[in-house]
Amino acid sequence: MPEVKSRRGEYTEATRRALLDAAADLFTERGFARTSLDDVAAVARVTKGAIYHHFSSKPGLFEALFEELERTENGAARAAFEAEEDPTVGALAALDQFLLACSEPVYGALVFREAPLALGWDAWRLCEEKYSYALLSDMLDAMTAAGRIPAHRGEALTSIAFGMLGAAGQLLARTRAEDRERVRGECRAPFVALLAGLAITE
Amino acid sequence: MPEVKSRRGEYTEATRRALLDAAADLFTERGFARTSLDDVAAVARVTKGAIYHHFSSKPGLFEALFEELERTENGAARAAFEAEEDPTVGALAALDQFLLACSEPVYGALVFREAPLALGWDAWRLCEEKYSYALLSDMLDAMTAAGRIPAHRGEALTSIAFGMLGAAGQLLARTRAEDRERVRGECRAPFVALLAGLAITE
DNA sequence: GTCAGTCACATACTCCGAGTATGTCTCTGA
DNA sequence: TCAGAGACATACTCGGAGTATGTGACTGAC
Repeated sequence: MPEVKSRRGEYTEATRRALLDAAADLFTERGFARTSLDDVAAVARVTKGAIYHHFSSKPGLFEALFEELERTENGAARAAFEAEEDPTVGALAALDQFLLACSEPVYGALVFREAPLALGWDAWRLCEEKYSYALLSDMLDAMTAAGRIPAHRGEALTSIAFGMLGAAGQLLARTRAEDRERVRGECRAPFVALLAGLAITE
Repeated sequence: MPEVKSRRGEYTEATRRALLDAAADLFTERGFARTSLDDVAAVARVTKGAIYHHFSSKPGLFEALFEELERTENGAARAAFEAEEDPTVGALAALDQFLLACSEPVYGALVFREAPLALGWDAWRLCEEKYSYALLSDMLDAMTAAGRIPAHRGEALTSIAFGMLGAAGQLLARTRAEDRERVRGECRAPFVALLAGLAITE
């Protein structure tokens, strides 16, 4: 039976949240490299000891943030994909959801701008294997199965399409709020064109 | 009249070269973040003082390397583009030249894998404004002028296509030598598809 | 009720590496 | 020949990540 968490447990969860929130703010504004752990601790009104109690390292803190963001945002994109019968339609729906998420100030900035700098390319890719990269791969598989994409595509298409997503995410993350809607539209075009081109390239 | 450089000048140019070569090796193998300037100096058989005499900082050293690489490799790609009459044919020729350059062990690893980590996204983009990014932009302009691409494209297409180049470059940089030729072929397909898709998307 | 043990941090430290300040030797030009 | 500058080497500072240790609060066993 799920007994209420002890008072102690509540408090520690509160500081963990405070640390994640502070890190999200600072990493988004100043960037990962230019924020020290002392800064994060100060904003969360604790000390560095608290950080190393809850997280393994500075990249570890970032990764926890990353996981949290991807779990919700990428889940929404996957839901948008799976809601559609046609994989191409679903992929474009997921793309729209993705572009929308990147328009929100934190997601794109952290997951596609800061993450490679904070974790390095390999670790980043490894993290993404569970989220955006996996979703992209699944969508391409579904489109292949539906005959919308040449059957014998290699790993390159997935990597390159993922690069497109990253570029779009970064672009939106640095776009002023008033221009984001227009830029989202412009970002959509290359993906549509790519799918159209793949459909006629056998 | 271009008098011979003094003995002094020859020596200093030699150490500068040794530093750049050592940095190229270490940055390629261990990565920018995991190599200290003392390491670079040791391989070049000098000390850190020599580095700061020739370069402004650690990113400054990297940037000098970057410029040197792009000057030659990107020049070849641009030449390949300009040698063709048809802009689409020229763009694909430049792409092939680019993919070939990224198959060589240093170029792709430094310019597309390490550079964003070493310089940060903004500074990297600023450096690339003179080279790959500029070439890409010029090629898209030429194709637009030739009616191969919708006229009112925004900045997004350039950014996203540049993201594709980066992804392809990184992929080739981490591909084993024996697989590179096959992967180059796979990398070509998405670009061809994109251009084909843009041509029919008005 | 108390006491051992553990959790959730705070405090105080180490260590590494980028950047700086300064010294030294050599070459050059007046 | 001597003043100056160029080309480094040496010795330092300093910031920040990571570590070791201390401490108070809570909890669970007896």
